[in-house]
Amino acid sequence: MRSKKVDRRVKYTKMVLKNSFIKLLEKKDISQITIKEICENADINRATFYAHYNNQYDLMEKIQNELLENIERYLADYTANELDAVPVDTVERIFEYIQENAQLCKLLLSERGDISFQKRVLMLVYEKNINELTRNGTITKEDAEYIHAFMLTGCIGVIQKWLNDGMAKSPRHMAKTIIELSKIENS
Amino acid sequence: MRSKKVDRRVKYTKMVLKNSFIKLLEKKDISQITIKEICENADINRATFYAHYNNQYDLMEKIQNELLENIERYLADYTANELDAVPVDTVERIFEYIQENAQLCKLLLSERGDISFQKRVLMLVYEKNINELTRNGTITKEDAEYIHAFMLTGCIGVIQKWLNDGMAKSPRHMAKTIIELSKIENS
DNA sequence: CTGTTTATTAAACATCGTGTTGAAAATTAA
DNA sequence: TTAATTTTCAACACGATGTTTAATAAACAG
Repeated sequence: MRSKKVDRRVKYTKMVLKNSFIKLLEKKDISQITIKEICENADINRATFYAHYNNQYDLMEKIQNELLENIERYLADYTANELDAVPVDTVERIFEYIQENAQLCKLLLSERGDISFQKRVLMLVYEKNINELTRNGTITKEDAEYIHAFMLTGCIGVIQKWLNDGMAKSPRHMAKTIIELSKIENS
Repeated sequence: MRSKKVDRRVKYTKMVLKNSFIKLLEKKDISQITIKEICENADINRATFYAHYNNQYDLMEKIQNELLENIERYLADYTANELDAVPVDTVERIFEYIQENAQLCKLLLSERGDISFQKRVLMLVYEKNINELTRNGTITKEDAEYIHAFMLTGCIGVIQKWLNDGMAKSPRHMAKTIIELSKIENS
């Protein structure tokens, strides 16, 4: 897949830069995080930062893409092993993954995070389930799109609340809740 | 309510600064809008900007608060006149207001906007209707909160889609759609 | 209309982050 | 060990920031 000839130095540089950036993101908004700051905390020369990223937002995008890829791989591993995958199980896996990477997910999915990224995460699930929605001929395509928008963003709100509440409920319980909330629309 | 002794000069300054800022917001993200830029477009001295606002984000917050106050006043005027207000009508009024202020709303409610503000807008409606949700004893308080989160953010998604689609459907139709989507949960 | 108050302006200032550069030093891979 | 690559260091010009002063302009109350 990917050429694995990555210099150890590059690996290290990217790692500490990412960690430093995330640590700063917990304290303040991305807009007021300076590149100088990121580099000082990471003990990396500023010129080296520019060798890899254009700015904070570029770094953020790379981190987001990485997370998305991980979730996709996580889901792919699962569906490959268990062939009788049920929607509830898929959603449960998503919640499990979020729970395991709570620190980063809380930042990226929080109310401060950016909405378009959050939708990308949810799309992973819905792309596989959206067809069921329009299968009933009773709903027009336009209505279906609004229902889709409603459910997608609705799920994001549920996930945010779950994260803010310290993930008290189990992934299984959350999966059932979300499935239930999304399902009823078909009636 | 408020002392109306506002100097005309201050009024003008704030107006042109706001307009300049909004015009810039249509082109780029708030994080890459400079104060110098805002002032140059508005033909206002930079020192004057600092006499009223701390930075772009402060200005943004003031604009958001103003919009929220306007919506509240808009709704208050309505419910004061017509005593037999129905939920559908209230929601319809919201959509009407958004339609009338589409330029600004599209910016503040878009995917680039910040989520917490969007929720504040929706709270205006739900605060008056949320009680009905928990009235049926069948739902636990915890579940009700998740349903609430789901519906709140779900509505935001619908509004965003509506704005992005050029507000093709009528406010009335959108109000019905949202009420329908939110209502079913009670069953 | 007039005198007083208040807001805006212009200019200057130190400060800081930015993005880039070229050569030296350090580390890696082979 | 050697050659290639990456990181570092120092320096640079540049532009935005936030603050301050005195001068100017406009609004206000009477």
